[in-house]
Amino acid sequence: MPWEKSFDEETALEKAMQVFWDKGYESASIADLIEGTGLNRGSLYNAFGGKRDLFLKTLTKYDRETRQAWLAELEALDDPRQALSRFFDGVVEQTIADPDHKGCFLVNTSLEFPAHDEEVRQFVAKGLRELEGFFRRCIEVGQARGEIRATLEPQVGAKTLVALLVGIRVLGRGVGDESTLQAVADEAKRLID
Amino acid sequence: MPWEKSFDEETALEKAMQVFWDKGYESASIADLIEGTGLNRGSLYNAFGGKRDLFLKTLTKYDRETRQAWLAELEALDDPRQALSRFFDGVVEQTIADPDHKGCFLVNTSLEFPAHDEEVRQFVAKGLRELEGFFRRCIEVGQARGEIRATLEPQVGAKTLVALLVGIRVLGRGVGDESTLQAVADEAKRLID
DNA sequence: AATTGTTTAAACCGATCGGTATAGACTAAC
DNA sequence: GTTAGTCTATACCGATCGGTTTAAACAATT
Repeated sequence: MPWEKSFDEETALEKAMQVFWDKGYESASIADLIEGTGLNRGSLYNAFGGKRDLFLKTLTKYDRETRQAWLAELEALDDPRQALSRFFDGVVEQTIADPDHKGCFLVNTSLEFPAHDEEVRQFVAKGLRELEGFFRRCIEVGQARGEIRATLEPQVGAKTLVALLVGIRVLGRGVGDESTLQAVADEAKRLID
Repeated sequence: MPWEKSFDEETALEKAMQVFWDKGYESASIADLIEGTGLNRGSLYNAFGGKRDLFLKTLTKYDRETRQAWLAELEALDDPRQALSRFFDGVVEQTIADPDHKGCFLVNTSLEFPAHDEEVRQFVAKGLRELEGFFRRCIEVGQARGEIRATLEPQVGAKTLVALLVGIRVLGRGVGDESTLQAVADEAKRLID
């Protein structure tokens, strides 16, 4: 019998994610992925299939471990105002804390894949739809408790918060300094007052 | 003496812009540009230089003819509320009217060029900075006339409006339907009330 | 030691990349 | 008609693209 795998598939996936996240799909070459993951060509193709397969795996990993995990944590607070506040402060903090200014992998992907790849588009759309749902629930619950102004239509407010998040993430990627991002985040929080 | 140029340089530039706008810089191949512009390889290189030169020319053209021209027109209204209202309604209208969902060339570029190309980054940053300046002036003048709520800090409000624009443009590119974009635009207009 | 299947490195594939060069065909001014 | 310069089409360049294959090195089981 052969030996067991000598490299950690999850670690390699994490490294590959960083490459795609930073450079995008098109600009990330196989050579970049090999260098980034540390494994060689053969192992990479054997473990993850082609470039697109690997990309989808990293995108799924990001969505699960970053977006879903975070939203679940905030939802567990059972405190809509706190949840929204921490969300936007956290986004700004993450955005400026990253020296590479990679932004949000999902948002980046939403712009890079226009209409070509329907599967990827659907995946990103689902992520943003669930984010919108999170915002809507926050608003609804907060209004029921009288903590959020009742004049805000939950659906409209949720969509606006999504747009603001996308704005922060895109501006944070290259253009836009810390004060800008924080100003937008503050205004997002003020939206519910 | 030779004859004058047989193709219209401005028209070719317009076509090339459509290609870059739709596919982005990396994904647009020389073959795409040749097909899009209608001219052949030699003429293209002779008239515009390499791929990056051509890209910068199209980006400059877009910025001048679309962003600058529109803002100047709105500024000439001398009616801040009207200007902001028309701006966001116009953005939504343009976004959904384009069957290719190309979004905004400047915004798209801001995400595709992370840190690699400093010149491009600066160009995009300048465009968004001037947009922010337009918003700020609208708010300031509107406040001086008592048409916009005085509690809104002009600088913060302007940055937020920029973020909302970016959000609309990015969401409108693939994810996000018309109702979403209009909801965000309406909320942007409500920000100044 | 023989076997088995995974590791690695590297050669290799056709295709495409951005960019250049060449060779005529063409239209103007001389 | 000669000449100058721009058009078109196409061949060509080296490099890189994503992806496959090959073969040797290797470790664990038998």
